[in-house]
Amino acid sequence: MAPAGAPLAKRSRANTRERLIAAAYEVFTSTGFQGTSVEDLCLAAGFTRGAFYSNFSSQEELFLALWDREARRIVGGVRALVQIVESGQVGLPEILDSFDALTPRQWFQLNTEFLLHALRSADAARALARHRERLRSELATLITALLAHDGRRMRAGLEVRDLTRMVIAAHEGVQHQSLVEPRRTAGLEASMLGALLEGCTERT
Amino acid sequence: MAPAGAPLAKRSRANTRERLIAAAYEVFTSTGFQGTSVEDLCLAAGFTRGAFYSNFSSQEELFLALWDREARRIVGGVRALVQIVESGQVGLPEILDSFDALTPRQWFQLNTEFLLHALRSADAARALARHRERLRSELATLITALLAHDGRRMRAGLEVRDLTRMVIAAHEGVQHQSLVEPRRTAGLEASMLGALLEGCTERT
DNA sequence: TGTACATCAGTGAACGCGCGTTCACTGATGTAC
DNA sequence: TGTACATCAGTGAACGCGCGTTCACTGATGTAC
Repeated sequence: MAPAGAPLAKRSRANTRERLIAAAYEVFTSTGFQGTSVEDLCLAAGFTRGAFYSNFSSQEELFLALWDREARRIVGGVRALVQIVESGQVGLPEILDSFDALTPRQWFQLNTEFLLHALRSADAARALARHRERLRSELATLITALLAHDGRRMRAGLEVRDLTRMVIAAHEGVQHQSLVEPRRTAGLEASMLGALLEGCTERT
Repeated sequence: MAPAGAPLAKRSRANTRERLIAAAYEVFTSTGFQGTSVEDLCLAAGFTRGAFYSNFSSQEELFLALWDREARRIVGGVRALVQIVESGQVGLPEILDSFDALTPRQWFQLNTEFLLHALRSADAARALARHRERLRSELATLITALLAHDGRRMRAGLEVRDLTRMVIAAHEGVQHQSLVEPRRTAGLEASMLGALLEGCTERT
């Protein structure tokens, strides 16, 4: 659907692509990638199927574009958090909240669909692996900064790299749980990170 | 496909259902629930589509039957592990191996598809919630037994129930990672559980 | 054990809808003078 | 600024395939005597 209120943008391929991608975000979230038809997307975006095929060669290409846009947004967001921590202004709790805001349930849903898709598409698998590497790298920097900020260091035998993977697993594991039981996971991630910190690091 | 070698079982609905479910396990794993057609399933099972519809009312019903079978198998497996630990014979590392063997990557894949499906189907959502409750309950018993076996207790302010949720999140988070990057997650779950134990419990 | 019949499971052809994909077209936008 | 033309984006009708679903049937299995 075109943004209400805002004046209709002029015809342009960029604008059409954008509207199709925005519609896909909604539609894929509610119907799933495999469960939606090109027609569904076009209805939601306010175009005909012809317009779709003049902008994307397939639904998969659109999914990749959408996923990629969101993935970049998240990596960028984490990079911004690093700046904030390095400037020394805030600590773990605030950062955790910001990180959660960066990765809403819709993203986890999309990303999970994308993961399943990637098991069958080499292109998607490559994109996913590259994204996760970047994200891990940003998160490692963020965690290093947080440890410095809180006056902690890794216990002997453990690297920040290991803790980073644990933090990611904890985050994704909790999101997985909260998709099924949204009410009962309040605070779970925070206490889990607390336990991981306790188990992996010590006061300087 | 009918089991080679073994003599063809007599015609019976139970047998046909069984073969269709077994085929679905393979096919759903490789093509996804939404990505496979009734025809695909029937080809793999060696039946015609008519046979399918005389046994299941829809592909969704088959998926539910398949998922339910596996879910029961896993809860049963965990229950068996509790017996083993309570008999005092083995500790954490062996149990962890057995638990991993119970939940192979295919199960995680199926379960993830099922989770996405459950977001759109009340029946599936109910089944999933019930399963997770049972699993949590068995795991809590298992963890209690393991703590006793290892001479540890929960730190003040933490319950076994909390640790159980953390263990599940860790397990699912690691499986999520290992679907994308199978080679790089070796040992991650073990060290994560170690850190969680360290962070949540103490020697008696 | 053999025969005649009843029941039941699976077959495969047929139907028709939904949907992906194409393409000749229309009318909006950009450009040159 | 206005006009004439070129280009380009999106339209919507048309095509045809794949697939879900049904159902009259066949032949396998079970039962009674």
